[in-house]
Amino acid sequence: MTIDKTFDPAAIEAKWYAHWESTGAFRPERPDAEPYTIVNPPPNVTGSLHIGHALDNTLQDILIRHARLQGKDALWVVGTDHAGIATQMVVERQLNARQQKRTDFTRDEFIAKVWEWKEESGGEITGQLRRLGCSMDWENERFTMDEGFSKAVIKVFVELYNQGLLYRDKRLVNWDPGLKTAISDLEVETREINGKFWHFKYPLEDGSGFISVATTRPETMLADMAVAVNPSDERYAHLVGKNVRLPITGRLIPIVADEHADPELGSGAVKVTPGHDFNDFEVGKRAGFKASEMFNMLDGEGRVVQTSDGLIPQDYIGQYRFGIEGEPTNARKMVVEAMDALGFLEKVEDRVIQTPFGDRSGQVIEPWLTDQWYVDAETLAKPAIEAVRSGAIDIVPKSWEKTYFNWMENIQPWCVSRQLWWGHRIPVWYGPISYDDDKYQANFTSLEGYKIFVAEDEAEAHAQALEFYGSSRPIIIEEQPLSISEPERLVAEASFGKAPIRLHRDNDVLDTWFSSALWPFGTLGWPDQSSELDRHYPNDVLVSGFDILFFWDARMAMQGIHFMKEVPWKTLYLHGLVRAADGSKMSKSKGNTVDPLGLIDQYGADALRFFMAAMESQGRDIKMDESRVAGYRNFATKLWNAARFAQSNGISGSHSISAPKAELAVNRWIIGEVVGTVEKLNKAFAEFRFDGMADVIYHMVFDQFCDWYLELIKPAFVDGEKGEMDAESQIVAGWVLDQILVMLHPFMPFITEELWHALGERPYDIIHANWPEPSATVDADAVREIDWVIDTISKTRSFKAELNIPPGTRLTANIADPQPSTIAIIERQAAALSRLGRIDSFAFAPVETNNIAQIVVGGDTVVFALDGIIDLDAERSRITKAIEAAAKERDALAGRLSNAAFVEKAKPEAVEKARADHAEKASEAERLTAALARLG
RNA sequence: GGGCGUAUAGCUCAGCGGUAGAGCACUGCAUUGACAUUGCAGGGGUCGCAAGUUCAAACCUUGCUACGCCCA
Repeated sequence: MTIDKTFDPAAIEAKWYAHWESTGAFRPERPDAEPYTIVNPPPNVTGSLHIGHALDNTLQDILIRHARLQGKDALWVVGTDHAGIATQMVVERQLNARQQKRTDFTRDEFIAKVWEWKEESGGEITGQLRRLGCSMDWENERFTMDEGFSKAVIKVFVELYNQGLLYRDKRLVNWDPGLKTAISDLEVETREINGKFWHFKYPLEDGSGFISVATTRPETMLADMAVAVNPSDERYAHLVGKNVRLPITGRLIPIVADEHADPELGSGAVKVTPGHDFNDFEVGKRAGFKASEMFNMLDGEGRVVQTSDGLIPQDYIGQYRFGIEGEPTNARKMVVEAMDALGFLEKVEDRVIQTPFGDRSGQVIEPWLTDQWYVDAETLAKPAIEAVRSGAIDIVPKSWEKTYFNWMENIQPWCVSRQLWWGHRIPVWYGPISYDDDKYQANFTSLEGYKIFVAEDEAEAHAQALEFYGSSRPIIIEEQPLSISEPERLVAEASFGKAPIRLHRDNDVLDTWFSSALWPFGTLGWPDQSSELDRHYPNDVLVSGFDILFFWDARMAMQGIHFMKEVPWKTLYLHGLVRAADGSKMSKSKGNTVDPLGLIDQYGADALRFFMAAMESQGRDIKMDESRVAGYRNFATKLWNAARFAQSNGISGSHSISAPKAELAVNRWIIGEVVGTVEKLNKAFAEFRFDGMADVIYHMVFDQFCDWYLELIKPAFVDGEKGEMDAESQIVAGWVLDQILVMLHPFMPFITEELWHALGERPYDIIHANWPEPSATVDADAVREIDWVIDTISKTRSFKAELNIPPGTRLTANIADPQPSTIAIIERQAAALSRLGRIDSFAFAPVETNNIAQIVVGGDTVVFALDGIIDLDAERSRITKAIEAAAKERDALAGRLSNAAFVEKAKPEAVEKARADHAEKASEAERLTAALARLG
């Protein structure tokens, strides 16, 4: 197959991807091979490929393709995440566009709509990952809500509950009034906003005066339960134990002593609202309030509701907590105005306030007192910390360990329940604490009065209930307690003569990260014991952005170790973010995102991938630099043209895996270069230095192979006729090109597969080729010979350019005192020296003229007679510069060697090298000085 | 407030004890012959600042400055 003149990435990308996928190339049967496993961070099913995915997946694909080339049973697990909030929001937005809302439907109806959306529009990103060339195991594509995975999620919930590591608790949560769900600490983003600091006077109950408090949240005074002062604060010591008559509500609240009050801040006294502030919650507990007694004054959307003491004036009820668009007034405004009118507003200051926002909704988070499910993260974190300390998990780069430890050691209980419909529904059923009490039909804001059944399915919940309640009454599991149809109830009562016991299931779903934490084993069949699970757990590497270290990586470590008794992966590789060209974070709202698919369209997937690898150095973010992507497209074109050149010179794919026998120095030299490249590449792979890998292979292809090797073996044109390439070079070049293609394949899969096949009939695709073994050796004689040739040609070109001698000018060279080895080299390399150096011949005698240009190569002075074309002044200054350069190095080395301390204390090899370098530089300077003298 | 990272050529980045490199950009030259998405040659850096350790520091230590991120 003749290689096309132009390299068109788009044409080959689609072709080879389809070929690989349809032939099952991504997961060949290799039952006896060493397994190698990576699980892909499941992208949101709503997602589309952004530049960060391109980086993350390119790195993984490089590792997987490399392992596959090494003959391993390489498995790259792929799937998508149901992404609870994100997906529910997408579908809700669609409904809104049709003037509908989620609550127009039953839960089941809505969930059916989400599934429908998922089938139709979900998973766009999986097609985009294919465009990037990712060689995932699509045949076993997973979804975090597929049947098997859901089973794993439920099992984990039940087991953690039974082990006491998961519990229901009433405490303050981060409540997102926009999404109307609890979220975890990690989903809260603290931002600084310009706010105000209101100073209020609270009258003492006994009428003896006032106590001043300052607050950034005046509206919450409707639920104040105390005023706190610091116990060491003498100004207030006499007030502790007295009561305050709270304005507006008239509630009587105590003045308490608590360390939380900062004497330096404001008046030193603070209002305490345990139901709407995390610090105040703790103060309230210390003051003796039970969580169940703490006042709640807001509903799920942030509107005022009556507190349990009924003291909030009616006109406040239903007001939003603070200003929202389109609302004429709000609780904050009303409270401030009322306090002002009462003469209790002392002053208002401007102040920068640390304010929590929901990372998805952008709403101000409200600390809200609810019952939620929590995972005892502290207990689970301990072995996960130990795993990193012991080296069972190797975090690369190591600098992230400290961040990991710091977070894990201070980890808080993880709130895992979400008030959403889309997700893994919590497998908990509630029933009456006893069958005489049916108050359980009230809302579920309290634990009291309910019996909890945690079970893997309804049947088991039923069985547990039967055991608990006995069989004297029927037990009915209801979707909603009040929705039971009358006929059913009649039937039940008719049958048993008594009212049934009603259970109903928890309405909430689990945090999406609760399920994705199980990805490394849930995707391999767990809880069933499969051979896949056996072989591929622990995974080898996890590649992720550091931004999900806590969200995902740490939780995988915790769950994996807890349930599998082994770490989920041996190495955790963390990479940075891809930033915009100016270094700012890319975001849709800023409009500075770069679409990886656009880059693929423009430069090809191979170029984008190579860019990602080349830019990925450890511990640093990547700044987008499109010119470099273009540069790597040029690199691919270069390779393409090199292959065309090879093809037109009778070079084809090699039949040999080991290096062919070679006599010619140039061939022995390039074989050595391949060996060196493989060794360097292997080292870079072992160290996860993606930039190093890219650098090594780039220079091998561009410099050694294209710029020198192909030029050196290129047949000459004689009388306008192109000569034949010698057979040995054809064979060696074919082998070298094959090694290059294989080594480059993980980085540039498409072009390498195309050229692999274009260059010959192959028994297998390159995706299944063999990674080169550095079995051949570097031939020192060949290196010396080719170095001499390259150096001579380079220096000849160089002096011509500097002396304004047209590069095409053909010259003869004289070496008056050649080393014997040089004569032999020149004999063997005459053709190359002529073609590339434009040196027609060498004479081993002094030249007759003083109009000369001279270069020093190795230990030889090569002299070119240039009567009529040389500018001697220019040559003098050129040589003078060269002398200066050589002398400078010589003198520096001499200085070092004359320092007794250096010779005595430095490593012997450093001294040895300094001596050798000094001798070389001294000789070079000497020869150049002699050359200058010859010019007269 | 605590922690982490970064500061090297105009730009984007390697190098992390033996005296500075790459890509892009720039300058000059070249070209029937794989490749203008090219080739050859070249210019360009007191490696943020200061002190210390060392025979030797861009690299190690300390401090400072600037920028970025994370946690509170």
